[in-house]
Amino acid sequence: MGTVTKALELLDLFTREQALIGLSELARQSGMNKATCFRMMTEMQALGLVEQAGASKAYRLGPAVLRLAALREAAVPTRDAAMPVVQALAREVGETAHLSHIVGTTLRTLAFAYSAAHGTKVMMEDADLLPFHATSSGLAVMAFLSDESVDSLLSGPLPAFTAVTHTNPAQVRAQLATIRLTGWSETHATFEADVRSVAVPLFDASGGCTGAIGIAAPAARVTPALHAQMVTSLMRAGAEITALWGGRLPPALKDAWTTAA
Amino acid sequence: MGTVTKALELLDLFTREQALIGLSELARQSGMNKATCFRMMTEMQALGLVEQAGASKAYRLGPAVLRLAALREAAVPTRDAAMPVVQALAREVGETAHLSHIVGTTLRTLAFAYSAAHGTKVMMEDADLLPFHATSSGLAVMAFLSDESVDSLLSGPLPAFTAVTHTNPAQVRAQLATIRLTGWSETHATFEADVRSVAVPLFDASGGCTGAIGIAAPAARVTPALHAQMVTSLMRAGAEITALWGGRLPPALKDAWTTAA
DNA sequence: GCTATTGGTTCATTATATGAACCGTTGGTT
DNA sequence: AACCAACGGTTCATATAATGAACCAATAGC
Repeated sequence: MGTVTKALELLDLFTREQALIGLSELARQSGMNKATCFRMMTEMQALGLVEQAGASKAYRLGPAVLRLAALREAAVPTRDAAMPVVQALAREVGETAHLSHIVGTTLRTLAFAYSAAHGTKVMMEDADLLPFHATSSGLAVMAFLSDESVDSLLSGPLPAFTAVTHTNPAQVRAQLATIRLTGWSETHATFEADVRSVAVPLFDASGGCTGAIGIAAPAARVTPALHAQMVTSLMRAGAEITALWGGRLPPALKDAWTTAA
Repeated sequence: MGTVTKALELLDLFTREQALIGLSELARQSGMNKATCFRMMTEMQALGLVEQAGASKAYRLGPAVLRLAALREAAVPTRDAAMPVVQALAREVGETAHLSHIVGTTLRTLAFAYSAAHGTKVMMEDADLLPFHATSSGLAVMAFLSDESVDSLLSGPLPAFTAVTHTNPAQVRAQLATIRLTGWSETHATFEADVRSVAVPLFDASGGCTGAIGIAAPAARVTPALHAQMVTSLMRAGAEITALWGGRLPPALKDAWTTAA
């Protein structure tokens, strides 16, 4: 494996829950030698990619990543463009809205917005990495990827997050055809217990599906009426963001969404 | 030099004006071998740090940087926290406002906001890297760094951007004492012709000065009244952002700002 | 059809990354 | 106080990964 890859895998260990990581912990979690970690972190620190937080010697992400992200957003508006739509969606439906996009071969959280409508809501801080087979967003994206991509995504073992997670690739694949027809996906507690969520795919200027937007709600609160609203609101939001990203909906999907509305 | 550093230097070539860079160009500008560039870019592409834009084979920054920036902002709110203040400042003064922060040993643009008050305004898109010796923000920051830091920042050759840029370290250093007394810095066309700008330093939870906020206006428009308003508005904005960043103003600066107001 | 440039590839050479063992320090336990 | 374990950081012989000159195939300009 290349050295650069190893260094960036180190960066990938940082999450919202684990914003501060010490040297030994870094070595343990990455499986790399402590000395190796140290040299890499020192190097990345010199470049501002990571920094050592105040008194503690633990590392956290540094200011240099902000510059890179600002440049990316200037070149390809993704997050900033979609953010208002995500917020409006959460407000409109009264539940947690959630935007994700493909990074490499993973689906990652890009943004989320809470609603103030209820005291209880589905929290999203912890969901950095979204498993394709167990989330509505993952299913929505997979339904619009090539067969080969789906094959490779489902080739590894599919971990069970709850008792009802589909861990059989065939079970997962069976849902995709339906999603292609209806234009939206759905999961019942397959990732987190007591959570129902609905999602639709998003497309960018490349022509491919590169993300998804979804809504997650406590299962008990999802009445048929709310469910229907989630679907229609998502279709509108999905069309909006796809337009903002310079993408175009596949004709079949466009039909499904317009006839549903 | 470490391999990781080289790879990240490659990333540093991307700017707002140069968002798309081809392989050969990358090799030329970095001074590295084309094969080396190729391997590094391939590796970084696999991680989503860069991607190849659509039809062209040229590279641009990838979606992975957004994730890192989102995590950084979640851990240490910097840009998102300060952004509203920057926008309010631009609106209030009617000129371009500009936020910068230290990354490694450089001062980089973090955000900026334009005012709609005038047809002409100072554009900021191109100012990614701010020279310490030739910008008001750079001077403001240097005035509150340690002597050793200032020494190393002024040790290299100081390029002249206009006919009036101070290229003598002594000239530059002479201004710092005044800035420490008044609490704000000023430049007249030392970076861009016909531009006058004023800036104040910003402090974060580390206790040190880690950035600056400034206003840039066409020189012809800077009346004594506008100049006075720039200074007072900046002091307020500087205090606000420093508070948002969890920092505290040095007592001397706090005095200077409060007696001025 | 010539030339120059592009992105990408190869493989012997060499420089760089690696990791077991080692410090000195810190913080908790007995 | 004595002990122990874990911490961040350092060393140096070894081994692995990076390197770069030369080479493709493809494209664009003339």
